[in-house]
Amino acid sequence: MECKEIKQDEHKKEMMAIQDTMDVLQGKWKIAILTSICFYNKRRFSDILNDVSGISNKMLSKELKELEINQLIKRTILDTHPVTVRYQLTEHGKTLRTIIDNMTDWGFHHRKKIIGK
Amino acid sequence: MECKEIKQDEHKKEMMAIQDTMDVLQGKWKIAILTSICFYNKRRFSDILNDVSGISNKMLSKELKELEINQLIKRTILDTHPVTVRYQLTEHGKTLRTIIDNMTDWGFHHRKKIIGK
DNA sequence: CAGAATCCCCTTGGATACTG
DNA sequence: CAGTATCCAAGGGGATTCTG
Repeated sequence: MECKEIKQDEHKKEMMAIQDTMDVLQGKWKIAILTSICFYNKRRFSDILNDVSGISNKMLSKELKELEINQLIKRTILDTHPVTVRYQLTEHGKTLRTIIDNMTDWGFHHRKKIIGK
Repeated sequence: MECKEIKQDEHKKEMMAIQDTMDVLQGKWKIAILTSICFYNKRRFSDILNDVSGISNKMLSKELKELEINQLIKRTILDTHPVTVRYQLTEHGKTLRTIIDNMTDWGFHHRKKIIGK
């Protein structure tokens, strides 16, 4: 019936939205990297390398590039010796904060429920 | 200073929580699959195959297994001919609803901001 | 319908070494 | 410090076919 089909269409739109989000956030490390930058506000390459346990510099470099292309983070080369680079969230990137916070909360919740016991 | 170190530790905990969440939700399709099941409440294998555009039955099968192991979804074999299988979120899986909704919203937002124009 | 099984390509991503 | 370059292995994942 008409009502059902409209519902179907709405879900399709939502499925597409999810896919759009996933396109940007995909990759083993993207969320973790964003989280690091988000929590500390400004973060340098080597800091992130430390925050995200297990990541290699090659992967970090690659993921940062993609995040920059998607306009979620901003890269600034600082005039120091040796060179340091500062990463920050863009205004658009900051809109991910809600998702990051929710995922953090859920991680705690999940650990309590499943892992921790 | 002490204050700073405490802050550092808190962030480490949060980074760990994010990693825990990502461990469970990782994979190209997991979120999309959960979204499909979540929106429709009950969903059959072939339905999900249709909802998640691009996924193959092999991948769907694999991801569903992992989601079941992580206790996010429940699998029920229905007594029909031919056999159909119903997937639903568990109570624990339903706690992901917030994240799913946020990601849906963000997808719309992102499309408006970046993709659509 | 709901998968399991095969085949096979191509990406992901780790380890290591090197550069400005 | 912030990457780049290279090598290489594991497995992610598509297409197709088969089964109960």
